[in-house]
Amino acid sequence: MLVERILYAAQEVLIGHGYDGASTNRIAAAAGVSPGSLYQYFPNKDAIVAAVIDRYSDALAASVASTLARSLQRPAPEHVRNSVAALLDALDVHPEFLRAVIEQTPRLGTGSKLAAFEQRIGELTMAYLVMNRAQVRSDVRFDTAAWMLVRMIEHLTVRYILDRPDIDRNEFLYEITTLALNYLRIHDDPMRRA
Amino acid sequence: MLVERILYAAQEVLIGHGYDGASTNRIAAAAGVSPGSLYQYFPNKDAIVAAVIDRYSDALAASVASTLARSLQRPAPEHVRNSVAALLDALDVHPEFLRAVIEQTPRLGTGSKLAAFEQRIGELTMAYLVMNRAQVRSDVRFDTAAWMLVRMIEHLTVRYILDRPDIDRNEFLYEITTLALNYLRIHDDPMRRA
Amino acid sequence: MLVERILYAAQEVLIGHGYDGASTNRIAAAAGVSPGSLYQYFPNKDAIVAAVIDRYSDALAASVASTLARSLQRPAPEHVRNSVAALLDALDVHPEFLRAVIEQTPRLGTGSKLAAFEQRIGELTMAYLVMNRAQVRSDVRFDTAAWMLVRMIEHLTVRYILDRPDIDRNEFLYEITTLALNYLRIHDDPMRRA
Amino acid sequence: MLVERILYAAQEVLIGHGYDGASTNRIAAAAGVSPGSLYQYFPNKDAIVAAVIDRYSDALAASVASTLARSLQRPAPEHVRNSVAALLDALDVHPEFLRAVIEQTPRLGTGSKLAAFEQRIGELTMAYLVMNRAQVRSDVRFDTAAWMLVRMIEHLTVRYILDRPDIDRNEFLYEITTLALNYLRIHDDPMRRA
DNA sequence: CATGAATGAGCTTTCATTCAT
DNA sequence: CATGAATGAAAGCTCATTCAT
Repeated sequence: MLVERILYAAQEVLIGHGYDGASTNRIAAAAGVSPGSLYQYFPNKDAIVAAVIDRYSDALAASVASTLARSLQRPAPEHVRNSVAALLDALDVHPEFLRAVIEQTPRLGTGSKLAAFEQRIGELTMAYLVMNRAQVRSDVRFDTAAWMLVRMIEHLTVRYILDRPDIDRNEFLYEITTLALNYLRIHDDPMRRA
Repeated sequence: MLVERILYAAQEVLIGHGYDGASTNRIAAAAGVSPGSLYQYFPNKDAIVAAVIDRYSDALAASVASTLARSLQRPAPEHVRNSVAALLDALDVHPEFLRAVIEQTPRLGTGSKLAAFEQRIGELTMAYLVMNRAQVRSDVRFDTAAWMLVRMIEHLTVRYILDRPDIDRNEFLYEITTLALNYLRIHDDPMRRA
Repeated sequence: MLVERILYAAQEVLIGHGYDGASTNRIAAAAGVSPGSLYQYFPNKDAIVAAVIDRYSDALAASVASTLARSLQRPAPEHVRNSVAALLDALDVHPEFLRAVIEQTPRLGTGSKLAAFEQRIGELTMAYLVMNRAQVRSDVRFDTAAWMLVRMIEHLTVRYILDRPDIDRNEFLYEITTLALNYLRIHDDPMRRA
Repeated sequence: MLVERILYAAQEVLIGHGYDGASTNRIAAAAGVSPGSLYQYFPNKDAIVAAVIDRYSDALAASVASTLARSLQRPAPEHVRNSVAALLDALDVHPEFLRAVIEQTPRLGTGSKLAAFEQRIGELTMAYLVMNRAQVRSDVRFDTAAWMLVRMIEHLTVRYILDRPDIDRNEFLYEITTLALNYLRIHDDPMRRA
């Protein structure tokens, strides 16, 4: 489909030339389409970029959500570790695109699917905390904890991919799991490093 | 001084119009200065923006560094809380500018003072961990812990200011302190909420 | 066609304002076209000017070459006179543009068609000398003679048009023919003035 | 003197950066003078360039005129050869400046000393022809001949220096002398090449 | 006289967007 | 629907010139 070709081309151009280098002419050329055709499907340039990011968010969401659902019944340490690992792997599929989005692209509007995804994961986390409230220290509000955890995990994972610090994958997963679990004191036995 | 007027104007324009809307003509007009005058003091547009951010970084650094140094000898919970509070207050002086920098400004090289500031705080954190190694769990590398803590605290603080979640200041400080201390298990008695 | 309109406008602007006054905006306005349209057909301003000059060179070349070929078999005096006359008439079609090119336009690379035209005429002249070597004094190198003749004729013709000295056309043609023929001592009977 | 420093600097800048690269700021900097000071001595940029060229013309004129005067009494072939040689040497003192003037600098005004020099040489040539009218073919007007000769010699000499054709100096001098003398048929025995 | 910070018109070029075909 | 030539506002930047000191 034409929309698909445009979105793919836009993604490639964003990766290769950054937000500022992603002119509509360049995107159209990369898609093998005339500039005018872009406007059959999108009202303006930013809508194209937003759509690319939305599409990426959907892929992320799908990828992470399934793992997350599957490991919900596992012990907390395993669950957290699995979830972060899923996120890490999903983000690492297109690290260059991730970089283009995070480092080059200004935040476009607030209604993005990325924000919605963050919101949804926040709600799931809160539900999870409520369900396991017995093991969570009692002096924390669940929505507060969920807000902190979601932003913390998301950001550290993104930075881990983009900055490639001298920390290996298992160590990183162990540490972030520890960070999350100790925060709520569900921490008597976080998973050992492999 | 003219440089000062230019930087101030650039900051205002950055806040009001974002990076892309911050044209040199607009900055010059806002500064009540001719476009040509910008180039007496800066080689190009990006240098102006970089200078604005550097100036902001310097203010941040000065503000945070003094508090941080002063509370180094306090008990860990108090020290962490004080440091985060200092950061929070410093960032909250110009929240709109913070938003402009975070959401609109493409990363301007890695040589910015902001990156240097992050680096410096990371090193101080590591030194602090080494000094207090007796109270830190032994299975964590100090550089890894410092990397995680710095990014975590920085990002959560920024997001707290930008997203204004339904968490009050004291609660936020308590939670982030808990997050940091429990991570390393120096957590027997985090400060109580006021 | 649009290219034609642009080239014509550029030529007019070049005549009226010189190279430095020939701004892209001025050319666009003169062509009744938007500035952006220039860049659909030319990569930059110099390419436009070069194209105008190339177009002029082509016209010159075509005009002179045909006469030159047609009179190759005529006696030397007639041949030289015809050739110079052809050049003179060709250059005199747009004397104002000739002035703009000669007096205002910095040399645009050596790859211009004008240089190529000079080169080509030089080669033809040398061939002509070789063919008629019997009537040429033997102590001159043909390439040297060709170099001297071509520059001399070209320059005097151009100056004749631009400076409008008090010499009438026939006199000028007679003198330049004499100059060329006597130089090689094929001079027993240069044409008489009309 | 300051004017001298400015003119020297302007000449250097003209050589090194061409007409377009010769900004007033650059000239002022090269002269170790403030931009404003230029306007104490010159009404505008082009006046500076014109003055540089005038100064160069004066040097040329002085250099050539003395030789020319000194060899007036010599036999025609020697006189012509000496004069052209003097011009050639004078022009070859600063070939790079000559190139800058000829190839980069638009013609500025008509009242230049260069034009005056050309005029003066023309008059001298005419006087010389009148004096030696016995040896000049009778069907040529002296002013016409002078006009042709002056432009021809000037241009060929300049081009010889700028284009460096594969003709050695003596050969060139011999040929140009021949060209000049044969033109008027004072040519029975032009100087032999060395 | 000399300075040099300041000027501001104007330069070349880009690019998101439109619309007649 | 698709095209792509055309648009034109606006971008970053330069530089000859001025004038208060």
